[in-house]
Amino acid sequence: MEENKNIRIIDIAKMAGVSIGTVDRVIHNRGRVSQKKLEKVKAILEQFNYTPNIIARSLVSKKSYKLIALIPSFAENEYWMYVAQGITKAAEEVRAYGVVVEQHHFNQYDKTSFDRAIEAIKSIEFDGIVIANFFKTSVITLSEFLNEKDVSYVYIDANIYDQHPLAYYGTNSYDSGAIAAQMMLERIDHNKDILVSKISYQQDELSNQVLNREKGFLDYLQNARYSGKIVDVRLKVEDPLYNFNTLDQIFRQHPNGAIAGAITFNSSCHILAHYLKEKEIRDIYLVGYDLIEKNRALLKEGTIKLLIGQRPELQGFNAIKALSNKIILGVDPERINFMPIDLLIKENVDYYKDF
Amino acid sequence: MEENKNIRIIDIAKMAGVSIGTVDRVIHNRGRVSQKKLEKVKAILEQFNYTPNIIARSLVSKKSYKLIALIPSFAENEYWMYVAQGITKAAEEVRAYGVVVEQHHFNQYDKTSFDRAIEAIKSIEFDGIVIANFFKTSVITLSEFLNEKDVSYVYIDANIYDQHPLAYYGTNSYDSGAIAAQMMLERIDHNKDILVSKISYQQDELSNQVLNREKGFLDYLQNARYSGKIVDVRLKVEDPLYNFNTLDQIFRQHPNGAIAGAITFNSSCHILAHYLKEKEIRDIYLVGYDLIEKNRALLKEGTIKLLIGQRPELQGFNAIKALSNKIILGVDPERINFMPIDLLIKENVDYYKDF
DNA sequence: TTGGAAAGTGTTAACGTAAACACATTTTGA
DNA sequence: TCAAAATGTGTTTACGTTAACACTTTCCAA
Repeated sequence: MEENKNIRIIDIAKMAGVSIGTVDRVIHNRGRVSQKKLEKVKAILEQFNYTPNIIARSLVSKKSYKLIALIPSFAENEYWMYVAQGITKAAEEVRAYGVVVEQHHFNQYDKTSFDRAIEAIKSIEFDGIVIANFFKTSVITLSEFLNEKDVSYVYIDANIYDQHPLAYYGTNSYDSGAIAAQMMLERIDHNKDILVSKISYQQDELSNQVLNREKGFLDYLQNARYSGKIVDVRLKVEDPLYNFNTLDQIFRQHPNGAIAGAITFNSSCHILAHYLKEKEIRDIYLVGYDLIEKNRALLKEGTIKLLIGQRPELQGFNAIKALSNKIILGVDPERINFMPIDLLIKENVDYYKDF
Repeated sequence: MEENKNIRIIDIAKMAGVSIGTVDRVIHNRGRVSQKKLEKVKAILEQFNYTPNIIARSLVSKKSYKLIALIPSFAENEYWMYVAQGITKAAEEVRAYGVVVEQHHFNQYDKTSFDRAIEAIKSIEFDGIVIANFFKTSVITLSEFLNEKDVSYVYIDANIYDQHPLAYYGTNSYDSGAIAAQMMLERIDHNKDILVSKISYQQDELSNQVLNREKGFLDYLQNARYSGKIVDVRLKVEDPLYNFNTLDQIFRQHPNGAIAGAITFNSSCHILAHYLKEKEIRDIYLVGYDLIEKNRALLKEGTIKLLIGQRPELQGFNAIKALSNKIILGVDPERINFMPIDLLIKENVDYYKDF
């Protein structure tokens, strides 16, 4: 296996005593080559470890590939904006290779919206898709459809273990719940109460992500022989007044600092934080997820004590890159790619900007 | 500003009623274009927001660029190996554009070795350099030489504020020391003692990095009205026996758990950890820097309580990318790029693999 | 005023790969 | 047996940019 950086098709052709056309046919397994020449050319390709110049390849190839990113719609500075930024950044890098990325959005609180987006996608031709893994049954149906059509798909945010995406980028949700519990138990009395708040839209079902985090959290508490009470509360994205009153009622039922810790398992921790701030309740160890702007501010001023980050930009970026590397270079990515579980506190949050 | 994805030189030429040669001269400011045509072409370039196809550009350009990375030599799984991995990864990405990266190593504990490497570099032709910012005066001399020759340079690891590198990638050392202090004071009695261990080679001078971290650490303690004693100890990279005896002596002088915390300001925390482990001293909150393999193991088993990470791979990767983007695309990077100050504990360390 | 330099402009080859095309030879089947 | 189909092979064009080159026109100094 001789090392040679820049051996070209024409060099191979000369050495094999054939034309570049023949070498090209061998490289691409297009047939129409005699057994004798085929072997000769293959041997020389092997010997010189020929690798095509991808620059030249993508210049000539007028082929363009379409990738789809199926993610929730988002407002400024919401969680999925950061994922979208990573997607866009990757899209810029791969554009030169003829890869075009198209974002399709859905309402993350509404399964029918997700299903509608899927239907729309089914009628499009595309070469790969990044799926924000929200509604399990829908995602499974879509995955089977894609298997059928032999189109690569990558999950982000959450994984489904008995499916076989090209890759998964996201955290280990269960463990990140356990870490939240560990950090909390280090700071609070083990027999005081913990408020667990779930925030959703109307009576919507919760995402796998949230459910897994909660499981990790509760399991950890149990193993650590936590002896306080878990106080559950369900808040509503669209109804601040309802939230306020509900929380008021809960804190009346648990007076005098009975509640020592509080947690939400998604990025909407700021809702709970605003209540605590308004009521000037300062002695609660409040933990949330995701470094969105609203949370960042409340972390810096001290209402939120800990945020757990999951590298949304990197998830989006890597997912697109994985698909495009698969398509352009034929390179398979790692199947499971857990993102770091970043611990963000007041003091280090300023250094988490674009990651 | 009309949007048009793939406008080509020939399209511009047609619209301006000139040849592609003229458009090319305008784009590259090569002169030899009449005022009238120049304005016309510029207007159209502007209007259609022409961006060159970098694929085609780099295909035609036989030019190759050489970048140098001046970093310490390293053994398997030492800190600088991770930086080198980031450099190598970036090198692979930019190779297709004719950028070649050459690593030059020096002994990080030996200034004369650094100076020798610099002399060697001075006799080479190259287009950009990444400098591991170790010995201040030497780096300043080198920087001035590079300014003279108009060659771009990027600092990593530490910064020098009155110099003007193309960019800096690394942490804010002072703040990362303060964060270490904050985490420690949350766990230990404020009037117990803290062991501050500095580890170097023979009587060598300490790096700016270590000095700044220490300053941030001590300043934080002072502001937080910490009332214990700081116990300083200087260990030696090459002399385990010396280290063992020195520590033994210190712990004899501070018996009965007088020392509640310990910290090293570089990646050699494992030396201290091994002593504590051997002596079965378990009630010390030990903090170190950098997720190298030796530290990882000791963190997982609980001897080290906290590691502060600084994304070595990303530093190396970004530094090379910055230089190559500057050279190939003419794009200037951000000047100061602080890496996140990652908090690594037993529970989340498994998810920090390749970042 | 004139000849050579300078300025202005268009044409073309090159980068390495892909694939259409042209052509020759062999094989197949009625 | 012979035309059509299949196989084997080399040639050429295209991708978009760059830069060398060729050519024409203008300018200036002797």
